[in-house]
Amino acid sequence: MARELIIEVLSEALSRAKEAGDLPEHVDPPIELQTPRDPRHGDIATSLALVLASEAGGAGRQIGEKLVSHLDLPQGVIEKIEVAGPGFINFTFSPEYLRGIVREIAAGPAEYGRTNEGEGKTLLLEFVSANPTGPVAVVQGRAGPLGDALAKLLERTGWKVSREYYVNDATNSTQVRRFAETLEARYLQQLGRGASVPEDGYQGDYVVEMAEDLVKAEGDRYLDTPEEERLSAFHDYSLKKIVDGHQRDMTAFGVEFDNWFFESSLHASGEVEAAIEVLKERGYTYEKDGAVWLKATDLGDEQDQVLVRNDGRPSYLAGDIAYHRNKFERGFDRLIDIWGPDHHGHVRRMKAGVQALGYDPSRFEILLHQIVRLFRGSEMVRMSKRAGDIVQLSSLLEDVGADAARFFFLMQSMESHLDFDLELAKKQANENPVYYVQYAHARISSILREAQERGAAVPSIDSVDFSRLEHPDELSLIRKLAEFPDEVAEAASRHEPHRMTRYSRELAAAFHLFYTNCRVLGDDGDLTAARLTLVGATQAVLRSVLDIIGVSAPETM
RNA sequence: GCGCCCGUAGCUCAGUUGGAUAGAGCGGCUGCCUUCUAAGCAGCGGGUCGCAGGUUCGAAUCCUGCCGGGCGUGCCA
Repeated sequence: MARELIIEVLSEALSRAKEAGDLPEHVDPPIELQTPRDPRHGDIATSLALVLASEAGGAGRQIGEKLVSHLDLPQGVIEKIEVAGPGFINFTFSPEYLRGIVREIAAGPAEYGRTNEGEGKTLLLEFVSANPTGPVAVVQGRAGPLGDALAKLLERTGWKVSREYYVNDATNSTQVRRFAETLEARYLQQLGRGASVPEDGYQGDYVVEMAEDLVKAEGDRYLDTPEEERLSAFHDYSLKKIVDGHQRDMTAFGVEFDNWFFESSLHASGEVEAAIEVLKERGYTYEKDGAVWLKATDLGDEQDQVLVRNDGRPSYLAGDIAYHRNKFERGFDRLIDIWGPDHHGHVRRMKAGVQALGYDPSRFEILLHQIVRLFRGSEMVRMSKRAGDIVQLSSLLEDVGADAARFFFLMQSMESHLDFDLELAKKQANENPVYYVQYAHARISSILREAQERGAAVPSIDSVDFSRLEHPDELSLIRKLAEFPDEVAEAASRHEPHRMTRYSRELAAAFHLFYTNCRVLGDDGDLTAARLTLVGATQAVLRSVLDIIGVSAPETM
């Protein structure tokens, strides 16, 4: 790859400059490259000379000139090297090198942009994991495309990724019991019995609907069942309904999981007790007020945390610690969780828990995404399961479609609040940026269809005269294609999938410009062949990007 | 109170680990379809990068202090 080559060559030039006495021996800054935003500054630039100037003294430009005089670049990659501004060294790719990229993509469209940074190491990515006390809300749904796109990015950079959804269904947890009690109250109300939803129960209409279904399916047979038995039956009933719904929502959103992990299995297998036992043995627990506590303050948390309540039930944290112990025990090299903003306070104690278990905390990362604020026009919609005014992910998908929703969710960095205007998203569906990108793909498909009909389909690589690609808009399209591998690597290593939506728009823009100014199908057979190959390469990269984002690549629009 | 996130064009947001003249989309105005899809392209207009200091060759980016918005701070999950 060109970047690695340039870094190597610069590093050699640096050594030679030192040998020649042009630079002092002791300076050894890291060599960093950047892509200038102004095309006149070339394709790749480095501020190495500026850094050297501040470390060793002297003028940036002079040091730049000296470095360049020691540069020994192989033929064919770089057309022009220039020292500019305060001392930047700018490299401009040669057309031959750029044309080689088109050849490379055409030769292996599916492999282009794949790297092996992960070296086949295994990684468990847990995301969404909405509580089984109601449908998936929009906020929680935000993690779907984030996790899915991140998984694809990591896979393309050599990681072996498993995707997992955690279901907090522990029967002895407070929220699960509260939900069953709410359903019970709604059930009794359906059958004309006096009953009221508990103080801290779930006010949402979806529980009423669930009670209606329950009456339809089971009639009044639970009216006189003993309380505990009834609650247990209602829990089983609602859990299945709700988890089925979560699975449907994820499928509708194009997000697939390798595994749905149930917290209840940890309690049943004794793993929760076992995890607490490990913490005790390692000296990270104590008893106070009848409860067992984790010494989280020893590990960076602000306060200690309860592991076992004074009534003997393990806390949510205890279950989650057991869960993460289970993840490590399954042999994953690394763990990544994506959590919603409401779990923010849980991060420190969870990391403390993992450390207390004795695992290397650097193998465990928690990514937090921020809230989604929904608007209807200018009015903000409140979202709280308990308050009942919940905007479900499924209704958003029905409203704006999965493609638009995914693109919108991935347009912003995850740590940024996301304002989503339902009316606007629906009304302006045709102006959504997702269509801009998809339209580029549809145009490409159209060209390739037309070419086929004219008997001029994409030619075999060896017969193509790539030197015919010389138009500035052709070359800038190729430049954009050339950035793809680095974009993927950056987005993956920095866990920033939103970079891909930005790249997709830039690539689409480069293509639309090319399309406007360069006619593909014409009388000049060699030119047509070269351009068809370029169009095919663009389609391949566009498909890869859309695959990562999880947005469809339509043949027609 | 404490902790985290955010504050960049009228609106919604990018900004490549500190670089060169701060960008995109939407909205506004003006051009471009007998030729592969005009859901496109080109142009115009739009900015005290929340405020004030500091660090240095260089700050939207790093540090400190303020101001504003959001979230968290349960023996809930």
